[in-house]
Amino acid sequence: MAQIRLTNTRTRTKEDFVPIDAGNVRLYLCGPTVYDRAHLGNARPVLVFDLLVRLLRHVYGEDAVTYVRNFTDVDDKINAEAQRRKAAGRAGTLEELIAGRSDETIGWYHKDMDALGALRPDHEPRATAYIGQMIEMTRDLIAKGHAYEAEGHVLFDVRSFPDYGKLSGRSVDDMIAGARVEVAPYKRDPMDFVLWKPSDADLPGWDSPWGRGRPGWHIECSAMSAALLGPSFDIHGGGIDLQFPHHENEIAQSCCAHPDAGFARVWLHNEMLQVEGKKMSKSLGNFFTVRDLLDRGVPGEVIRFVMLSTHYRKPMDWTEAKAHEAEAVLRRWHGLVGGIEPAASPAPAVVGALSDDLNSAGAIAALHELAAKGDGASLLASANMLGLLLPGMGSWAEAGDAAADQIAALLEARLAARQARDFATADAIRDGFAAAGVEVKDTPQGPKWSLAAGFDAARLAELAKVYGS
RNA sequence: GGUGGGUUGGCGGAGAGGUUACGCACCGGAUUGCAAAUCCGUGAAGACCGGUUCGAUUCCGGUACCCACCUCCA
Repeated sequence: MAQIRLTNTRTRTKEDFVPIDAGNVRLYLCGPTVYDRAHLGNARPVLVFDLLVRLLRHVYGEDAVTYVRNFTDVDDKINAEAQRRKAAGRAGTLEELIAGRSDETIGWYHKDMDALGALRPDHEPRATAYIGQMIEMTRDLIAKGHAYEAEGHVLFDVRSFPDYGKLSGRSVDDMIAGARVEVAPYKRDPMDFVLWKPSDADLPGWDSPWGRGRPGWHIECSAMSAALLGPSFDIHGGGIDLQFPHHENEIAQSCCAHPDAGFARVWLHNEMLQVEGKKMSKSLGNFFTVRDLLDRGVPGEVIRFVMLSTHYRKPMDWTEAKAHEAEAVLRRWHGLVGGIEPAASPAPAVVGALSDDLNSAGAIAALHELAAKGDGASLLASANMLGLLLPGMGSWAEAGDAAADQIAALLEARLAARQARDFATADAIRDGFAAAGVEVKDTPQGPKWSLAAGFDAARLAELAKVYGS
């Protein structure tokens, strides 16, 4: 059995991964707030965890992993969108419009992540389905002296938890010194954060011991992870931007509510995504969603490949050049494994690289070596472990029947021209293929073709009209 | 200001205290009507300064630059 090693943010070291229960390895990933389409950056933690889950299933068994990823559907932006719809005359109560907006967004999210080859988690809890548990946990924290009520809010008392700040390496005093937030007057300490806050009449709310209100963001994940995975589990992940305050606050809540449990053993944080060397932001105009890319014809498999070609703990730069390179590699590999059955198990070099703190770039290098050796069966089985070259995934790399017929006719015309030593016509067809994105290789067994990056069906059809009699 | 991360060949991007990463591109050869593809092969790196060491790109310290978080953006 391969020994998995993971960099634990909590200890800041790479550690041997030892599950609490090897028969049930439990993971929690902070999921999206479902107010809009997932942008490209949202895909990174999903793909990192997808890779981790595939590796854990390989090592511990298909049924030995429980993967939870939540949907945050209590949020101001969802409310705002629902209120906008109501103002625009949409039918239904505000609650129904909010649920409708969430349902719609979750549907998009599933479609987009499916397109990237990401496995659905075993549980995808929605925050609104766990309000009771959140209220209960909040009540418990008050009873244990870690939270207090003030002006309809319930606040967590950070001074009651000596380890507060340990995950992110900050002291409470440092944070106060650097804080740029205005401090609500009812807070005992500027760093105290909300567990429960009152809701206006025109916003969704739930009855609680502290009046009608709604949960704070951080308590959602603490309550849902406890409900589905128990008070202690193996791995908790998310983007590095969540390390503080979200994960810090989760630890404070969960460890104070369950003092002996220890909460998550290993914390995994992925670095951020950039676009052409810059942070992706609406103001820079380089903001785009996963759906934007898919609609532009960038296959999900290509997006996945590009994401996995950078180690998860390094900032990753999305560039057009990388997408093109990935597409070319995947086309070649699809051609190499066509009609081949996968080997019984992935190559040790690939499993080894992944086991070493999810070294996906190293694993891809090992795939290149398998491809260079022409070992299609091992390449296929190994690529599958990375969620690449999976059945049905390569349809983007295949030509339709019409294109295939046109190419066949053109190849025949070119052969005839060459035999007649009409090299001008033969070369014109060849140049036409290149312009249309069809790659032709002349082998001793005759010409072989495949589609290259930027295949253009319209140009091919035009070419066929001219030469393909 | 505080905290964390990064800086590897033309580009992307890993590992390892001493031996080829890998991919793309480039160059040479084979092949070809000429090409492409393919095959074979060559070259090319470790921000800067110091320290430890027989030996460091790899460990330690410092400097510079870049990035992120500290503001419910993954």
